[in-house]
Amino acid sequence: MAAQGPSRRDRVRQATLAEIRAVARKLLIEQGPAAVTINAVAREMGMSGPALYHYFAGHDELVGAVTADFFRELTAVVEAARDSCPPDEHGRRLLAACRAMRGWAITHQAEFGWVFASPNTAERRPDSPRELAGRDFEQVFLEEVAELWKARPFPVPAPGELHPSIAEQLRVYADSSGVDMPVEAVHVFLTCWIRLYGLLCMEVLNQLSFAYSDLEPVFEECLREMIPKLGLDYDEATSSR
Amino acid sequence: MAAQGPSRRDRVRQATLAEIRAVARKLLIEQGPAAVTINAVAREMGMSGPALYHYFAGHDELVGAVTADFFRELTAVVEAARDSCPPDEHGRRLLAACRAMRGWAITHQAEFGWVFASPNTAERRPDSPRELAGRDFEQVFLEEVAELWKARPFPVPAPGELHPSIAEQLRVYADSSGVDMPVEAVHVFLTCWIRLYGLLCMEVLNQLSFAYSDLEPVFEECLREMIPKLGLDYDEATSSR
DNA sequence: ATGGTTCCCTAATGGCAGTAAGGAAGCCTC
DNA sequence: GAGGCTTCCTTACTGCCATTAGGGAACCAT
Repeated sequence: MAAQGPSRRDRVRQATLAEIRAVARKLLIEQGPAAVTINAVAREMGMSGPALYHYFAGHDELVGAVTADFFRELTAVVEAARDSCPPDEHGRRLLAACRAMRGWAITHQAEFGWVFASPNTAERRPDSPRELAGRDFEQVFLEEVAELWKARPFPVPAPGELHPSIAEQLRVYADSSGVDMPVEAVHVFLTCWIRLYGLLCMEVLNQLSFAYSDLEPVFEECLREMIPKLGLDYDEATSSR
Repeated sequence: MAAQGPSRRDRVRQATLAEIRAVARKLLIEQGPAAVTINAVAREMGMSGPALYHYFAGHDELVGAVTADFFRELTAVVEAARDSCPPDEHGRRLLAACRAMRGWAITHQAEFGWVFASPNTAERRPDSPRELAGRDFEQVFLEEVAELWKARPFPVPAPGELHPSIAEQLRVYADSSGVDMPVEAVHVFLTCWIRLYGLLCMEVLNQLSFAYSDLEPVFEECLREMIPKLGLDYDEATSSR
């Protein structure tokens, strides 16, 4: 007798779900975001359009699921890069994670761009898979910095030096994300995050092509500026020791 | 006899063009980017859909024209703010321009977000009105920094210290934009630009709402970090002297 | 076997971009 | 001022889209 696993029906369903998302991604890559339609995905699979409604409540949900996939894949890539460095070398781990993020972004421009400017940029419920996966992704960096903070605290603004409004907002955020750092350290982290992620955002949305054709050295310089803010040494973190 | 101005026909046509763009903007603000369709705009004006094709070659061109309008309006607002400060106080002028940019961005979130994630983020010809207006906008900041450089050069990396690839890319850019600064100074400018504009980009695309609800103080802090890079004093530039 | 569940289909609605063809109105020249 | 050209706008149409409704077939548990 077979092990009491998921039923055959369940397995087929999961396979279909996976195929739908794979086809959606293929269409995105090959023909752009606008080509990711319920009908086109179904057609590509040899199904009728309405059949897909047994798997996704509508176009928005499909878009959200695909976006969540991208976040999960990106998270895995970044975690793998991070874990290719020893657990105590936080500088190297962070740099590896950041570079892996950009590496994925430029080798998967369609996917990364989709994350920022997906068809439904607006109405997002905070409990959607998309948002959960997005927070998980960001959490990878946050936790690595928290580890760093625990092992070797970096310089932060003195309590009270922070703008009161920022301090209050970050208190809420730190509570909700359950990270164990003072808000001042969270602020330093987010400042770095905004610069890195913002640079990628602009790169991928073609907002910098008027001046740059290759932003790799700009990104690297951004890292070089970021690393000392976390009390780390760029050369040390870059060299293989 | 009337002055030899544009013919009546021309005037009517210009008025219709203006109304189309105004209605498109109204739809964007009231119902989001997806509501800006040829048909909806025409309906709102009491016209049939196909009639709009006498004014715009297609949906993409309409989108581009509206985007160009936004850039032009933003440019005017930023220029006005800049010119409200004396011509020789470059620090105050720059700060005023930056704050005006964010002010417009948050009071016109729909429009500013549209600039980044308009329906046709992809294929953009460099001679489209959208691109021209976009470069004019960015030029406002570039030129103010160039003035500053002429009046009181700020510290820049030594020649050769810059990554060769960046130097080469910026040489091309500096030539094409006809600005009279060494590439090292252009690099400092673009570094600042990327931070400011990137922050706004992320804010407006809702990429930071997981942590922040009000980014005004974050933006202000960004300015505070930026200003010394241009050899200016934040307090001096902020105070009214 | 049977009854419910799941899956998928066709049909249909209404909206979209864009094309085609024709009518009316303005304008310009002879 | 009469024809003729241009411009503007219309309706009709194609083919796409999202989504809903309803029905048939396969599957599964009892």
